[in-house]
Amino acid sequence: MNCSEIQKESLGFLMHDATRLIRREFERLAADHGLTSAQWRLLVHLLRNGPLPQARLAELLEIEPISVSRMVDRMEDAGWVTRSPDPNDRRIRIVELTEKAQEILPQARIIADDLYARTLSGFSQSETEALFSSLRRLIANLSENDHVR
Amino acid sequence: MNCSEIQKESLGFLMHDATRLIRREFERLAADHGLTSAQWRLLVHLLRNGPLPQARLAELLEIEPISVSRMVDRMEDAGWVTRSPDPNDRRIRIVELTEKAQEILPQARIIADDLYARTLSGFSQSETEALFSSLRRLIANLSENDHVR
DNA sequence: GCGATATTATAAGCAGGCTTATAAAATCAA
DNA sequence: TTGATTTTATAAGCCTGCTTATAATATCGC
Repeated sequence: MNCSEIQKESLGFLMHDATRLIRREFERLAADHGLTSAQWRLLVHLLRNGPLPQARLAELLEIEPISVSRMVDRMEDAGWVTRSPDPNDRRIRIVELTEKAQEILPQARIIADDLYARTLSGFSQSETEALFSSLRRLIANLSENDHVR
Repeated sequence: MNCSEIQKESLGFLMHDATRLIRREFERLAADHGLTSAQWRLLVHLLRNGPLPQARLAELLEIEPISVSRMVDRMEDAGWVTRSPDPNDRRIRIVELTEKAQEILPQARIIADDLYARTLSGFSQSETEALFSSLRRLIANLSENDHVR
């Protein structure tokens, strides 16, 4: 196993390439609806948790609050979400799905499921489970470091 | 297996999260050297292939030529690479590693190897091989679609 | 040779991540 | 109560990807 093989096959490169391909393909398939994959992620969290302050969205998405702020700017303009003031805390703005978003989410769900099926075509049930389990362990390993840091 | 479980565990979300954590951690560790992970990737391709036209770099990195163009702008300013004209084709600008880049690459290699070891801590040899194999198959599945498209 | 087509690099402008800094409001301690 | 600290949102500006468009140069067919 020489140096160039290590690099070609390095975990970071493989993960980067695979993730880029999945994102690209999702965005190609969902382009008609004007949804990017980051926006899809944000909408899913709102669907699952109901209306949320931006700070809570940032925690769930594990991105910085400022990134949420600007994404919500664009998504509000595009009619996916609304922002309304919290009656109890004037710092907070509650983000909520619009009707338009609620209508599109099931279609995006179908697109994503089809994409994942194609991505994992040829994988046995146990291979798929092993991959998911490995990814979860990998995430856990790196999240631990956060605490130590 | 209800809907929210599917979404929480969806392949795209897991891949996205794992890749983001790896990239973040690499950039934190390499921050002292002023290397981003995208720049590291570009340098590795130059190390392995020698001086290259930007269009060749774009193919290897699988990104658009314009993205390479602006990355090389910044990396040239930062002293990682030089651009020189091709004597046979005046459209082409050859990108080449500077001495500074050649000195830093072994250190970045060490950082990356340490990071990957931590990321895969607790994985057996066969689990690691299964993960790599799955990622390669996943990439192959999605690359096939490129051709059909 | 010359005209149509390819290739190479880049500009402009958008999306989504980041850091650092600021302002407003809430909360906690004394 | 008042002063310090924390929380929430956002501005400014950077990096890395994208699409679309342009200019310069090579190349291919006739």
